[in-house]
Amino acid sequence: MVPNQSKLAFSLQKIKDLGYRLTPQRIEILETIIESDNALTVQEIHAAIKIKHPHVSLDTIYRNLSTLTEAGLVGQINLQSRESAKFEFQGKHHHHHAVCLSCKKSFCLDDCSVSEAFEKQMKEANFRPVTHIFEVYGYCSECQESDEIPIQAGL
Amino acid sequence: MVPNQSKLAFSLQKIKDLGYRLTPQRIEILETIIESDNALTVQEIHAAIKIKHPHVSLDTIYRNLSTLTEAGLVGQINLQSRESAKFEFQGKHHHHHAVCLSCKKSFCLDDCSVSEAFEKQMKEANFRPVTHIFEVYGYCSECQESDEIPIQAGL
DNA sequence: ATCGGTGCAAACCATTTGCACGTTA
DNA sequence: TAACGTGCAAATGGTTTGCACCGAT
Repeated sequence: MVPNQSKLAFSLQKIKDLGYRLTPQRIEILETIIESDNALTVQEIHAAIKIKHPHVSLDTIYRNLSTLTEAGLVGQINLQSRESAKFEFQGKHHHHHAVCLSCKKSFCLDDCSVSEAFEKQMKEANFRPVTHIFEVYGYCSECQESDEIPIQAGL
Repeated sequence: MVPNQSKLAFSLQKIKDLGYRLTPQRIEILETIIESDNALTVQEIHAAIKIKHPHVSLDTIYRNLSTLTEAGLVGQINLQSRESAKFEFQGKHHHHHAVCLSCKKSFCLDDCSVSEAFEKQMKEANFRPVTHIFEVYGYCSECQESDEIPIQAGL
């Protein structure tokens, strides 16, 4: 497991390399995401940062999240619902997530082997793939135990 | 291939069975989606219906799309971008799509075999899957020929 | 000294909602 | 005739944008 310090160092370097500037806000956002065990919503990131730096605005979070995503340092989770979209630090290891419909936590899946089955079809159709998304939605072990599984609005 | 008439009949029955009412608007929307070769945006559906029935409002499209999705008769495509989300008739055959980043058309992929690799992980983590999403983004054969491939904002 | 980044406030805009009326079952 | 569904208009709210100032390089 790569320690958080090296993740940060790597990120700062990448930001520089891409010609972006290193602002305190940007670094703070990055640190917040790296330190967090779970993926965070925009609001959660904002809240976390406001504790130390009350002046940082929500716009800045949005703008930086977008910048950091472009830079490939941050990835978005829970594409299904706009309300509970979350962001996590993007390691180099390509992977996907399982998202709990009850507690909204996300769980990393080991690898990505989804493409294999589709490679052939892509070639046949002469479709040139660039990216893909894959996410599983369901109920995590905790939520299966504790709650009755709630009725979900049309997913 | 199931003819459109039988798709419609099946759909109307299902709507009844679920206790929803059969309104002209609802039927019209359903027909529009069934007749279309491609998946349609909300706006496109609205436009198509307004030709025959100018009074049908956009709200009704939204409300019915939501109802029909709950009923499992309609599925959403292109989850990545909220602007170009599209809807198609949901056959019984579970499948996914490839979406062209240039022309925004969507192409059906044969089957869904993505889950296999993840089944084991799910069991181990005691995560109970309910649904999943999978979509490929790239460039279709036409767009590869005709255009220079445009620069895409951070996907 | 630039020009990118930030904060503030205002704009945006797709989608949702309240309400009264029309329709289905 | 009792809900449900629709149309209209207004509200909503997360996200984006314009602008002037600040600060990293």
